[in-house]
Amino acid sequence: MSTKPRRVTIHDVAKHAGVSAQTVSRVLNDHPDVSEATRARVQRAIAELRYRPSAIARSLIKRASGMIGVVASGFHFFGPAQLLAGIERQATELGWQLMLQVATDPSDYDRVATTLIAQQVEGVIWAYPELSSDRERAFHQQLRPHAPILFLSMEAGSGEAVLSVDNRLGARLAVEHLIARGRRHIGLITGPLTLWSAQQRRLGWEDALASAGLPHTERQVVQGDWSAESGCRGLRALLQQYPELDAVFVSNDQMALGVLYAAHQLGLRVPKDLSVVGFDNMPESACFIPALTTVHQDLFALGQLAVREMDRVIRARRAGKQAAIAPLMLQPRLVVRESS
Amino acid sequence: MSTKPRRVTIHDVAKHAGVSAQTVSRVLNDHPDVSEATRARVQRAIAELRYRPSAIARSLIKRASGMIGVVASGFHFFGPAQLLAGIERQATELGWQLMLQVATDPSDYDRVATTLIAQQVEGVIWAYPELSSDRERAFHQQLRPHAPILFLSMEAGSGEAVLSVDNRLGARLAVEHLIARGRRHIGLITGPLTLWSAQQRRLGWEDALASAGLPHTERQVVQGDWSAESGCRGLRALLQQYPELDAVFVSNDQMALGVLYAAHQLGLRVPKDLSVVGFDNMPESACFIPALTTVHQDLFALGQLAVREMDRVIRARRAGKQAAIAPLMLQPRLVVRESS
DNA sequence: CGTTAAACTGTGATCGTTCACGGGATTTTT
DNA sequence: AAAAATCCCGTGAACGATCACAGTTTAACG
Repeated sequence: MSTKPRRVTIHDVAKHAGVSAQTVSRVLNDHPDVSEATRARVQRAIAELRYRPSAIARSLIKRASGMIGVVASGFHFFGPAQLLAGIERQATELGWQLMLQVATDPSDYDRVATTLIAQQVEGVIWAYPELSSDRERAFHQQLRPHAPILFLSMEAGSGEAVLSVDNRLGARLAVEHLIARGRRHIGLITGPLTLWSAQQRRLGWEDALASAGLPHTERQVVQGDWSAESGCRGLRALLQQYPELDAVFVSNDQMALGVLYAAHQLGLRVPKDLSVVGFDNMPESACFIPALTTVHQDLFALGQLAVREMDRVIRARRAGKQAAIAPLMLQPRLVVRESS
Repeated sequence: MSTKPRRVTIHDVAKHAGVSAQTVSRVLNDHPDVSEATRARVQRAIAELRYRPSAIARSLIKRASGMIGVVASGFHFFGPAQLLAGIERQATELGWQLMLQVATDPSDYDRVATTLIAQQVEGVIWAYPELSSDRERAFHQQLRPHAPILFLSMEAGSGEAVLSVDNRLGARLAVEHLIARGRRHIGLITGPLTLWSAQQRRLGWEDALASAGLPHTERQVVQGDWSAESGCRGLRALLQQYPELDAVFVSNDQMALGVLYAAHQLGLRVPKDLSVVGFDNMPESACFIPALTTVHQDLFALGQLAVREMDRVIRARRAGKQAAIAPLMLQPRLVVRESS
């Protein structure tokens, strides 16, 4: 096979068009001070040589990489996948490249931070939904001098920019709905309680029970891991420790699927014997048996919003100004279907 | 707030350690010709200044970005998400950065190719599962001189490196299973037939029917779009145009969920009145009602394999050698559950 | 017609790192 | 003991683009 060809550079284009590299650069960047004739000649040269400017060389001199770092956890769950999709879409539209870093454990933070700094990202969207601990903050401090950080779905720390969905409100809507349907023994299957979003959903459940004057005990709560299978186990455990159960709020749709399955196996009829409400509103939820009542949260929009905010902050920063991100909570809404 | 601080460079470290930049570079890259004492001094300086070498400057001089481009389509479906997860994992392990490009339409190819070339990726994993047409090949040709390309789950073109799962075999296994269960009127709900994987699954269905001596007609086939909702519509359409239906092979699990839902609504009992087999084996499938018989394909492993192969090819290329990727098909396997 | 401004284009330095090369100090070889 | 080899470290150029500045040509004005 042929050997690796030398890259076409701006100088090749310049020579081919009979101008200087600077002029080619001006054409590339739409600077005004180029005559129409020259511009056309340069553009023809670019096309003929199939020249593509090196983003790397450009980043080096401009001290701006055009990249946004995204720190996320596994996208085998609906939420993170949706969020990432929104981020990706908006980033592409605004011309940003994403440097995706998957963290599966806080021990990854060091590697992630090192990589993001080395790649000189201009901003970081931190979508890894860990509880904010001192340990993590230390890493964030490492990152902060290099790039603004935007947190998604986390606890709002002091002076940190956080965007999220109002998980607590969503959960409350769900549980209030169950109460309105006459249920009084409402169980809860949570996500991993190390996560802020899972904690918030639990608080929402408590809020609703409290404002209806219903007491709650630990017997009503089981912790899952977001997976369908854990929802399945969760319902069995719940029935054992809290037999009077007549409804469950499940902290995500995937676990709710497991709950429906377990209920079916145990001969419980949903919603007659047991009402079920989920959280996420993934497209599949409408096809669960029975179709799932759930809380809709627009994580795609949240991802888009995050990138738009980041874009704003970075532009300000490039211009030497300082821009703050206004913390924001998106409102979820209840989607009522057959399971309640 | 404070102004943006100047980046710590290799020269700062050199000055701080009382050596030249070249020596610092040698320490960074584990070159032998540095005395232990100097090495230690440099490392201390690095730590004290929290110095992180600029990946950008390094890429420029080395003419190697350490990045692999990944072209994929939306990860709201299980397959692509799984694939991406595998790619990501292996890339992190081998120290590659990913430049993720999401294509939603062939019209995106130009932007994607331009970006990947500009970022100087050293290899491209093309996981966007479009049918290979001449139009696309042209874009691949554009990319090829810059970086080796590895295709996933596509038609093997002339001399192109393709890794995939044997979709056709998987589908055949599924349908043979239905035949072995005594079904004779086996419908098919396909994915978008512009996609190679969907075509292959259709061929597998035909294979199995043919080798069992069963004829098939167009009435037995409906096209979906991978979504649960389309599976739902699909079953209704199928029953209308082919009332003798006693089993369906559905080309992915998400559509199979829709099929189960529609069957339930129509009062069909699965598997008594209608057997259903899916494709993917997503974790949730075990919790469908009834639990879904499906074809397991290890896309995570495929993604990992793709990166390992790419790593091998790039290393060879850097060393001036030429390495080919051996085309490979992973074997799927049938997972029998309650729906058949 | 000379002066000034505007329009256009080129030169050299620069971003942060590594490569190619060279040279001095120390050790080993004959 | 001189020559050769080894070890250790530094200098200047290079990667491919842009920035700051300066120069040349053309148009506009009094």
